[in-house]
Amino acid sequence: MADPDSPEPKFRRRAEHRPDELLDAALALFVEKGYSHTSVAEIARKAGVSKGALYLYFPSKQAVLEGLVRRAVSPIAIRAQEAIDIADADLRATLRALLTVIATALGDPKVFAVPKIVIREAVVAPEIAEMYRRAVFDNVLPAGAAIIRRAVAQGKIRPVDPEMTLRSLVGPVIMHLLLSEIFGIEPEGGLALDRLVENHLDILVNGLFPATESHDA
Amino acid sequence: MADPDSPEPKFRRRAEHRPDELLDAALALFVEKGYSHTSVAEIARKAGVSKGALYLYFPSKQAVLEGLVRRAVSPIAIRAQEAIDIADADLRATLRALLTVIATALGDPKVFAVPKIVIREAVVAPEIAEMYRRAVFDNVLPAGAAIIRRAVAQGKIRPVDPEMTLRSLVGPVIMHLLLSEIFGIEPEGGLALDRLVENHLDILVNGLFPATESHDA
Amino acid sequence: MADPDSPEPKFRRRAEHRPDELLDAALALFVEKGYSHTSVAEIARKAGVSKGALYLYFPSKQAVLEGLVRRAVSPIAIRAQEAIDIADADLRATLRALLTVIATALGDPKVFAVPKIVIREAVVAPEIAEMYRRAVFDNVLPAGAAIIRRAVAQGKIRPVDPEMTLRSLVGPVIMHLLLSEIFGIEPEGGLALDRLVENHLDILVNGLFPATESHDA
Amino acid sequence: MADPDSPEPKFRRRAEHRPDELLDAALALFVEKGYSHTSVAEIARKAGVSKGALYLYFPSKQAVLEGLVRRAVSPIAIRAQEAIDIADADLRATLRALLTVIATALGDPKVFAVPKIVIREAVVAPEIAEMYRRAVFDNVLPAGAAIIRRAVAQGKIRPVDPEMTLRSLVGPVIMHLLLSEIFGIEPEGGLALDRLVENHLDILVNGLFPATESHDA
DNA sequence: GATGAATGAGTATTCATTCAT
DNA sequence: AATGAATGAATACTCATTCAT
Repeated sequence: MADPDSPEPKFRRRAEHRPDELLDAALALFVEKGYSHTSVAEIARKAGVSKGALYLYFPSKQAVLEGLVRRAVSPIAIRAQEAIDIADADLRATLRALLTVIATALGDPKVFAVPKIVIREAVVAPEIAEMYRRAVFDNVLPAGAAIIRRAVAQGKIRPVDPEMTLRSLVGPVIMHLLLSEIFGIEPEGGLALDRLVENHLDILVNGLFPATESHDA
Repeated sequence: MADPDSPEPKFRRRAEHRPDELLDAALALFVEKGYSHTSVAEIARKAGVSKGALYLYFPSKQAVLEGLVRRAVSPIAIRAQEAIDIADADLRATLRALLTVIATALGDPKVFAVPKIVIREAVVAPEIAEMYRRAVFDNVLPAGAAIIRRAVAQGKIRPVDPEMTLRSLVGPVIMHLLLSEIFGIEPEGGLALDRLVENHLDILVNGLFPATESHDA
Repeated sequence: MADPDSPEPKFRRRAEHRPDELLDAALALFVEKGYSHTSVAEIARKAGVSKGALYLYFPSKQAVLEGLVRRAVSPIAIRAQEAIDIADADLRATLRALLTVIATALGDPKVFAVPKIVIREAVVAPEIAEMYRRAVFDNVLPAGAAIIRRAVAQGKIRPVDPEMTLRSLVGPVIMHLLLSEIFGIEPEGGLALDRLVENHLDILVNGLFPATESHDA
Repeated sequence: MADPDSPEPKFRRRAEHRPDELLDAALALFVEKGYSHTSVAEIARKAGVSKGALYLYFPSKQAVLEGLVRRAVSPIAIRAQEAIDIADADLRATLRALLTVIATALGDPKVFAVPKIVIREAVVAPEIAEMYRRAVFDNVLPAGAAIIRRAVAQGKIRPVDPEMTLRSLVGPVIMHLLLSEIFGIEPEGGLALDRLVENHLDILVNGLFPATESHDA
C-alpha cells in the first residue's frame, strides 16, 4: 500500500481463508487445552493474525467454537444420507462396513476432537450441544433407524426396536472410544478397533449364547 | 440458644458434616454450570459457610472436585466386587439384572453427574480422569471381563473376547445415557431404559438375524 | 481434667514463660521469612500453642514484633551506660575493645536479626522504628558522643566533631555487616570482622596517608 | 485535543513512556508504604492507567520492583568506571569529591529510595538483592578497591587493606544515611552531610590522635 | 486459661472485548 | 482490512482476628 510497486503481496487473497485458518488454530488449541483454557489471543497468534482480526470474522469466542462445530458437522449429514441408499445390498457386509467406517472415522483424533469438545462444553453452552444435535444426531439417528426399520420390514433381520437397536449397534464403539480417548484405557496392544468390531459383529450375528440355547430364550 | 435474645450466633461450631455439605453444594453447582464456571464463593455461599471455611476443609477448588469424585466412586468399587460373586447363578437373569442396575443407577442424574463432570474436566485436569479411572474402571472392567471369561470357560456363553464383549454389553447403555443427558435426545415417551435393556438382551440372546441365518454366519 | 488423678501436669507453670516462647518462635520465623510473610498461626504452632493463646498474650501480630524489639533492646541501653564509665582508661585499647564488642555482637545473626527486621518494617510501621530509636539510639549515640567529647576535652584525641566521629568509628562495621548479611558480600575467607577492625583502627590511629604527609594536610 | 468536544478518549494510545510512568508511580508508593503494602491497583491508578495495562508492560508485581532496581542501577555502574579513571590526579581532592558525590547522590531520597526498598525486600526476595548486588556492588566495590590498591602501590597512601579500607571510607556515609532515612536521626540543623564528610576526611588524613602520639602507635 | 472453627476483607492475575489508528 | 494498546470485570486464595466451647 505504502509502496505500490513492492513485490510483497505474493497472494493477498489469503483473506478469504482467514476463517478456516482461525478454525484450524482454534481446533488444535481446544483439543490440547480445552475451550475455556484457550485464550482468544492464542488462537489469533497461532493463526498468524491479530486479536482484532479474529473479531472481524467471529463476533465472539463462542462463535469460533460454533463455527468449528458447524464445519465439522456438515459432511456428516451428507454421508448419512448416502449410507441409507447403499444399505440395501448385503446387510451383514454393510454392517461391518458401517461399524468400521464409524470406528475408524471417530478413531481419528482430528475427527473425534469436535464431539469431545462439544461434550465438554455442553453443560455450559447448551446451544452448542443443541446445534450439534440438530446437525448430526437429528440426521444420523433417524437415518440409521430407517435402515434398520426397512431391514426388519424386508425380513432381513429379526423384528427389533429400530431406535434401540441403533444404540446396540453403535454404543460399543462409542464406549470404546470414550474409554480410550478420555480415560486412556486401551486393551493391550493398542486401540484394537478391528478386534472390537469383529467381536461385536460376532455377537450380533450369532448371539451371545451357544447355538442350542439360542432359540428357547 | 443459651441467650435467647442473641442475634443468631456468628459461628455455628464444628459442623462435622461440613465437608459433605460443601460437596453437596459443589455437586449441584458443577452440574448446573460446570466446574470452571462455578466460583468458590458460590459453593461456600450455597453450603451456608464463608469462603474461608471451605478452605478449612479443602486445600483448593480442585480438591473439592476430587473429593466429589472420591465420594461418588467408593460405593462403585464395592458393588463391582459383589457382582462378581453372584454372577455364577443364572447368567441370563444376571445379565438383565446387571444392565438394569447399571442403567437405573446411571440414569439417576445425581449419580451420572460425577462421571459427566469428570468427562468435562478430563482434558484440563487429567489427574482427575486418572483418579476416576483407577477407582472405577480399574476395578469394574477387569471384574466384568472376569465374569465373562468364566462364563466362557464354563461353556455358558460362546467363546467371545471378554474385554470387547464387555463393551458390547455395556456400551449401548452408556451411549443411551450420553444421548439423553448431554444432547437431550430421548425416544418418544421418555428415557425408556427398560425398553433399551430388553431390546439389547434380545439381540444378545438371539442375535440380530433370523434363526435360519444365525448358524451359517 | 477428664482424669483427675493423672500424673500429667509435670510442671504447669509453663504459662509464665509463654510470652518468651512466643517471642522466640516469632524471631526465628521473622528472620527466616520476614514479618509479613510469617503468619500468626505459624508463630503459635512453632511455640506449641494455639492461635487463640497467642492473642491471650499479645493483642495483635504487630504487638509481637514490638515485644521482640523491646526484649532485644533493653540490655543494650544498660551496656551503653557501662561503656561510658570504663572509657576513661586507655582510650586506644578501649576503642579496639568497643569495636570488637559491637562487631562480634552484631555479627551474631541472633542479635543482628532484630535491627534487620526493624529496618525492614520501618517504612510500614514507623512506630517500631521510633521505638527502636528511642530505646537504642537515643541512649547509645549520646553516650558515644559524650565519650568522644570528653576525650577531646582531655586532649586525648584531636578536636573532632563528636557526633560525626561516632559515625566514622562505627559506620564501617555497620556497612560491613550490611554487605554481608543482606547482600551476601563477604571478603574471601569469611566475615573477617577482626581484619576489618584492625585495618580500621590502623587508619584511625595513623591516618590514611604516609607519615611525612600527615602533618601538612 | 484533535476533537475538542469529544469526551476524553477512552484509550490514550501508545504512551511510549508508560513503563517509566508506571515505575515512577511504583517508586513513590513503595517508598511511602513499602512493596508488599502497595497494591498493583494503586500503582496503576497513580500512573493513570488500568490494572490490565500494567500487566502489558510488566509480567508481575515483582517485575515492577525489578524494573525499578534496574533503572536505578544502570547509571551507577557507569559512574563507577568513570571514577576509576580520574582517581590518579590528586588523591586527597579525589577522596573529598568522591565522598561528596556519594553522599549527595544517596542523600537525594529519590536515589536512596531504591536501595532502601531493596534492603527491605532482600529477606523475602533474595533474587532482588542478588540483582542489586550484581549490578551495583560487583562493579563498585572492586572498582573502589582497585583505586585504593593502586594508590598504595604508588606510595600515595599507607599500606592498608584495600577491601576493608573501602568500608572505612564509605561506611560512615552509609551509616549516616541509615540513621537519617530510616530512624529519622539527624544532627541538629539538618542532614549535615558536608559536616560529616569534612570531619571524616580530617580523621582519614590526620588520624584520630594528636600528632605527637600518631607515630608510635 | 486454652482451643481452633469460622469469618471476610484484601489482592495478584487473566482475558474477552473495544476502538483509535 | 488490520492492528494491538487499553479496559475492567471476574476469581482463587490468604490470614489476622473473633468467640463459642
